[in-house]
Amino acid sequence: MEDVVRQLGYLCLGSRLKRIAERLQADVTRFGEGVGFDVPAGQYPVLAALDRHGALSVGDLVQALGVSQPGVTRSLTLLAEKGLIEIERNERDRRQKAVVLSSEGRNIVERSKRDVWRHVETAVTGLCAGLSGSLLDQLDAIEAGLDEMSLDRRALEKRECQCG
Amino acid sequence: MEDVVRQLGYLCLGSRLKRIAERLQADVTRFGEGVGFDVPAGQYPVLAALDRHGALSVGDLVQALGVSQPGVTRSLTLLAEKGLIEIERNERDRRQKAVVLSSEGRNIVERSKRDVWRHVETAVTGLCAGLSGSLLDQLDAIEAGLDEMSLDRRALEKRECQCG
DNA sequence: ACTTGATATATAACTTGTTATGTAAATGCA
DNA sequence: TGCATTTACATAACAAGTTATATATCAAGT
Repeated sequence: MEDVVRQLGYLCLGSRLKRIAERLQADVTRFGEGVGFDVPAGQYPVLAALDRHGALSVGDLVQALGVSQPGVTRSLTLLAEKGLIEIERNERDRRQKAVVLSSEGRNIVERSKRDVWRHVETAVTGLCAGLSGSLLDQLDAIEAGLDEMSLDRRALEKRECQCG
Repeated sequence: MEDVVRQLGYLCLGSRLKRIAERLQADVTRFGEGVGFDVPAGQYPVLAALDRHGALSVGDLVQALGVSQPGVTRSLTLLAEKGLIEIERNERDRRQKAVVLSSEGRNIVERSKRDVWRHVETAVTGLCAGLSGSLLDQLDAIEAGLDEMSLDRRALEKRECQCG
């Protein structure tokens, strides 16, 4: 059976992007788990934002991440349960929260940069390297590339090259 | 606050694609509602697949759509509740279902093609027209384009041009 | 100071994606 | 024929996004 979503092209661009996104996220999460991280890929941007900017309010994170406020709140609840962040009250404006990485969170971020993020970025960059043409052409190439080798395997191979 | 997901580039490609996808889907659904359809954008591929190929099994749809089998099953339940499809048993192989558009479903698809899909395709094609460069460049341009004018407004304008 | 309105976050309900697993039917081999 | 395996779909539980709305605090005007 042919790939109808692909055939429909721009009409189903949303569905197409969504399925590629899910696949990337799942692969990245799997790679992370393989090297001992249990933070899902979707949480990386939160940690990275806090790493870059220090204390941020929920509203700041909404802007930094481009997702809805309840989405951010849920991510924060999850990360706080894992002990990676601390959520305090902003005493200047007590409606706001001040979210910061915990000391464990900072450790995790440092390890992630070294053991996960760097390899993921290399693998994704590799996957997308040399792509050109229309958006749909590039999406075709990405899906074909992932069919050939999943992102987690790509990240693993790069890592081995580098360590070996 | 800057857009951290954008800044992180390929590292967060999954998150980036996901948020663009959600935005496109929401806009398309809103446009559809505006012209009297209450089928969410994510269901269009299912309807289009059945329109193109006639009776399909669940497994066929899994391949055609590129989503998981339980995802397909849930979509079908929803579309059957709305009366747009009929799900029968395949008598040759009674493990399989044979999914077809109902007569109402066929009507809806014909109306959708005329009143929704055509305009959505035009609007998305317009949004992506003239894009070039790396994937990240193109994604930047798409998000900038959507900031300027949402996809549902784009579709509406095109439609007005055409009818006016 | 009080009241009114705006802003920041939380919560509830829903959607739609996933994985893991259960069940019924078909297939294949002894 | 009968049993084991495989296949097709259903179901349950979870994840992460959404909108709509509730609550708490701040800001402003009288």
